[in-house]
Amino acid sequence: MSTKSSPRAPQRSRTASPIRRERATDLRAAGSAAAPTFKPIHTRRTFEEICERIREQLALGVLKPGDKLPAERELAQQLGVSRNVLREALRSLEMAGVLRLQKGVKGGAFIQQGDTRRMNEVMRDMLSLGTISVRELSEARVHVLDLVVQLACANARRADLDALEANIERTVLATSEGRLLDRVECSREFYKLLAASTGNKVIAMIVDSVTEIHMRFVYAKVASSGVAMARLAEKRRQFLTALSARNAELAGRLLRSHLESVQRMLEQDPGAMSLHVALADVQPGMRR
Amino acid sequence: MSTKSSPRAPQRSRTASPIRRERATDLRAAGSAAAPTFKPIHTRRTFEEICERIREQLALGVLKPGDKLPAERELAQQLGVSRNVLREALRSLEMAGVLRLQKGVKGGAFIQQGDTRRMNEVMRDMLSLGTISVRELSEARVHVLDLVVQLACANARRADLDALEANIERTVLATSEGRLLDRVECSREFYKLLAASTGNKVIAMIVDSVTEIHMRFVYAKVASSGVAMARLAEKRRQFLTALSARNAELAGRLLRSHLESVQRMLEQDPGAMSLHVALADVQPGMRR
DNA sequence: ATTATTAAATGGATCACCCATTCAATGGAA
DNA sequence: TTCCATTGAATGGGTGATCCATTTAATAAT
Repeated sequence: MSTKSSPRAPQRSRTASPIRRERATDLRAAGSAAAPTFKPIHTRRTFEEICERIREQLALGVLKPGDKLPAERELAQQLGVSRNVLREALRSLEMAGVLRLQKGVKGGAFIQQGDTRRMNEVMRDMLSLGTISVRELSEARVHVLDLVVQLACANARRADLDALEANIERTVLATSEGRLLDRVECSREFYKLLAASTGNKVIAMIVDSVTEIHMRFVYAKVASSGVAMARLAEKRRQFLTALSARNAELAGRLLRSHLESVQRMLEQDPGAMSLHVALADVQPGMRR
Repeated sequence: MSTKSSPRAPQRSRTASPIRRERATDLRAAGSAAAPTFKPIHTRRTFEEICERIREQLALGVLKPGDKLPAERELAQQLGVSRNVLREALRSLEMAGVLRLQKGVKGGAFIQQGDTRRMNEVMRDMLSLGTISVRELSEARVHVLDLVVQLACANARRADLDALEANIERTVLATSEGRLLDRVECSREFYKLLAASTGNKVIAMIVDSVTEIHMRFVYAKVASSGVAMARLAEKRRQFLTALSARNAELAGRLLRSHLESVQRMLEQDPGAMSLHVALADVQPGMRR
């Protein structure tokens, strides 16, 4: 589309066809008279339209990570909408991890590499809203991790195992220096590395999202009570040995047993398991 | 600030403490001098602050589904921000499925029951942005469904099995009447019901998110080529029988084999597997 | 050549409006 | 009284003008 080439895909005249207030006298003329359902009115709003168009360009491959959208003022004019409503759309896309907005000359709206942490937020919101329960989350985590162990045994590469080994070293260090909260952070990383070693980013994303929440509970528990899982590094070593030996059955058994003991630790004091404690504030490294 | 109570948690004077432009002369005074990392500047913007505060109230349980936020004009004043920037925040939260905005007197921003379809959007975005691949998604789906079968065998209730049975009936009908695309829709529903029968909404959400994308490919394939999976209802029946008999091993085997044959069908014509075809437009029922 | 200054482009935010929708209150007709 | 049409206020949806803060490239001064 663009004329003028410049180092980083300046994405000029994207010739966005105007949106222009089709005042809601629409009703969307049912088309095929198959289903007598009249639910989805909700009067199409312009910012939704804008988001959708941009996502469409994304799906079509016209927009790719690294590309820059036209400046707000210009794009607003191209679309025939006010700058304010365009910004609402851009904001939403930014929150969705699709865009990154950067100030200054040479700034603009840049398409991002997908941010896998977004799924964590979904989980957190679902938990906050009571759509899912902590119990469901823990249960799902156990099952998914069981799957992860199998996949990791099948697919983990040397580099993955080395990273896990290095993580265990850090855990040992944190333990010996009594840095309990850092040790929790190590655990979080351990599961992240384990998930990554499946070689499947979808699985990894899923594991991360359920683990992130879980670790908040652990963090809160450790921070408030000062208790800590005994023989953690030792158990990790055993597990890694089984994993390295591609012994899925043993590795799975070890991990399950560990998860159960963590669960018991958490459930000792049900009060500390409250959502609020875990979700309310934001620990360093726990968030973008 | 008005008193006056009305039926549905009018959520008056929430006494939101003002935000009020702390002009970015912040630098966030490192606190513990542990990590010499200086990455996360990105100048805290007001809409982020607002989103965070509302999510905080949610996590704290102060705000619950069904509650209504103060009117835009009022809330903006309470927070000490302009109405526009407040709207940017509300928009983002609405896109995130946390809020629903409703016009008219007695309208407002209502906290929603969590919308599990949000995870679908995350998957779609990740795919659009090239963060995950179709291959990873398919692979993850196979593994997750394997897990689902086990859980469904263990936990499915009578009502779940009946719902699956009814779904198969619809499939039979659609098949006999040659409504191929409706049959795809039935498949989508089948997996949704199967996922629900695990009794775990987290698992269900995950399965839905990977299945939704997958079904777009199937839909596109069927729509373009007119081919259709042979003996579909029959295979479903066999599977359901195994499930009802709580025979996880058999059910798993049947499903795996079916998934493989679907995969073969899709891969016959690699061109049709392009992302664009599947993600670009929005089929009825596929989206909110 | 190096450094400080300036100017322009861009996102961030505000203000003052106006429109469209919704719903309770009002009031007139049956 | 009961019912239905009217009306008006509250609310979200949207616009346009205007200013601020940040960033970067071009320019000027050293």
